Amino acid sequence: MDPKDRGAAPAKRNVTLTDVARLAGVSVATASKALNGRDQVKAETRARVVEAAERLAFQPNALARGLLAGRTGTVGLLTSDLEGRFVIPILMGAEDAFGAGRVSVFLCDARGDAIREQYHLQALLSRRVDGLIVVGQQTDPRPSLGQKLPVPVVYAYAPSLDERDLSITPDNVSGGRMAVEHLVACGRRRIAHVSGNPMYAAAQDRAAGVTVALDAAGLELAGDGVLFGEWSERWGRTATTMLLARDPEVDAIFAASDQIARGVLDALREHGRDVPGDVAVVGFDNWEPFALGARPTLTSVDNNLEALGRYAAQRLFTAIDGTSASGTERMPCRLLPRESTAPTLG
Amino acid sequence: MDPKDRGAAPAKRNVTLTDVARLAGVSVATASKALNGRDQVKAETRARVVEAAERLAFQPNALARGLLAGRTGTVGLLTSDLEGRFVIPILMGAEDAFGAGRVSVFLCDARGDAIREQYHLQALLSRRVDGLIVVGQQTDPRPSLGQKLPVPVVYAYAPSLDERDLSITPDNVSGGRMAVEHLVACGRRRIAHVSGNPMYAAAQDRAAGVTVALDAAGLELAGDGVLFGEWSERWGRTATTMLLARDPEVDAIFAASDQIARGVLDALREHGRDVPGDVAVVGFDNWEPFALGARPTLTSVDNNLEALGRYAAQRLFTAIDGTSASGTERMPCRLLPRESTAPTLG
DNA sequence: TTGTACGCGTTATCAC
DNA sequence: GTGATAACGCGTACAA
Repeated sequence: MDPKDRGAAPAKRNVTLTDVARLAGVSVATASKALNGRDQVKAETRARVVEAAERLAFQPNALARGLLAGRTGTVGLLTSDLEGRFVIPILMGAEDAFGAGRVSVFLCDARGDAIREQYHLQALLSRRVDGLIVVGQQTDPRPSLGQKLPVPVVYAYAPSLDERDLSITPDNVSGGRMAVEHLVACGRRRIAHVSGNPMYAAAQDRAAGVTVALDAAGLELAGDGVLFGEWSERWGRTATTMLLARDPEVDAIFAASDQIARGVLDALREHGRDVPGDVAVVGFDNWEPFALGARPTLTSVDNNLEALGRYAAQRLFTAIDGTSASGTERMPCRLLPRESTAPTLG
Repeated sequence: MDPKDRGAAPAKRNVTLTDVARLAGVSVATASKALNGRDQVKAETRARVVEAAERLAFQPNALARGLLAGRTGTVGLLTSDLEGRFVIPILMGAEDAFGAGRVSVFLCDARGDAIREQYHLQALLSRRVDGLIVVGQQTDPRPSLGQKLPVPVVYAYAPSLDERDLSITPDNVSGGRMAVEHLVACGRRRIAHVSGNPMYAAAQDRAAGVTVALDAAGLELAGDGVLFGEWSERWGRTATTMLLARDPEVDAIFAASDQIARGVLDALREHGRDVPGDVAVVGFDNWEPFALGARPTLTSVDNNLEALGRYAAQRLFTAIDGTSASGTERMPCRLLPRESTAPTLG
């Protein structure tokens, strides 16, 4: 089949600068200058060229441009986040920072497979991305892509194991601290912590923040230590039942995820405890479908992923522009108070 | 600053085919043939070239290649799906279909804004993507991008309003039908339907499927018609309370989303109804955090988004290769039975 | 079997 | 103020 005429789509040859120049009656060089705002071109000529470009719906070929400039205006987002819960806000933040349309983002999902990650990495490099953002699925440190890459890399969410890399990760310690400080400020004294799988850095970090805040308030953790388990509603229910048996006087529970918190709320209701009247509950992640659907709506710690993505993109930009950096930076979380921690009246 | 030496990253100039040719002691043309498997090259020469390429870690410049070939091996995924619940499985399916690494995907989020969509569209076209997949945030038909685009387009999830476009959308009608057929097969007779916002095509289509299945079974819808409301847990609770007042004998509820179903389960428990003993419940979407976290676990209709994405990508590929198509194709759903509809014993 | 030369579309440099 | 020309890196006719 004639390549100019494939199927129903009138896939005519893309219009080039040469076409525009011809229609405007100038050389390609002049046309280029006119369209790019160079000031060595007569106003009237520029107008003619611009009009021709519009008439032909001219779109400069970014490939040719990139080939010449050595910059493509593209960035690779390499993720292992199967659900997309983390990568999407980061993508949005990155798009914001880059300025819509100026930079385009290649999104690749390695699905937790190192081989596939390497494969995608090669593809991205051969497409000459200007930089890379690597997004992990947890906040546990991950292996570095190495120091030999021809483009700058920023690790987001999951930091790199190599301190020579630049990583941006949520500050889970301060997140845990904020949750407990909030509960203390609401007048709670017997505060328990139900967490997820203790192998996760996020679980350990949030628990560390809890300890800091309790120490500062001169309180002991209720329930005989952190209740580690798994990141599920089921565990939230089970843990709460155990907790109420061990320590019936508990008046607040900080859950290390919103899913766990939902289980906690369920179990509390089942055991006849009023929330927030008898027990206040705080979750983590601010995953809105869970937090807003809860009854009562769930106070939660938001780890500001969109801001994190925006910031990661900014850092990548400055690295692309020549100023590289390294180390792990922690982004603050933010507490969103809702009904589940309304202060006790009187 | 010297562009060859920016920051700590040893961002040496990318190695080109010329470098490889020089090291191997051949011309670029020969090197090109050797690496691309052309058969007009002596085996020994090829070996020398391949080795040189490996030594230098040569990565062919995809930009130059694309410029020459008129094909870039890139595809644009244009979405308006703020949460990423739909776009991520579609992206994964598309990556599968394309074959990891052979095609890279630009992901752009228009955030429901037509201006931003147009902006991203221009950027994608100027990057000379070979094709586009447009993913809507609902299954309601959306405006077409038009017939004048230089590349083929496939609309996924939300079909295009223009029948000249090719659209792939879940078959919500049959999904609704499957849910009710399953309930009937489980021995239920008084089946109600709690749905979301009636302005959504998904709500209307699923309800239509319900009607089909009930008619076929010779049953009437319980609860005095479909209970339309909003796509929230809250509405699931409210609607269930209303429903039990209107029709206490109801023995099954089909909820048009898993979130609604969660509200339904909550309210049923509160009113002392056992699930599935007294009432069976089916959700929609198979959103696993909700469906598997529910107590009992929730039977749900999965609209097979990953398969939809894979299929959309395949269709896009054949369109890129010249065979364009049009019309709206509906992809079947799949019912995943879980505890909430265990058949009544005896 | 290998090498030379051209073109893809654009921008920058240098004549005019 | 404008235009010819050379690059960017690669693939491919064509010539050797």
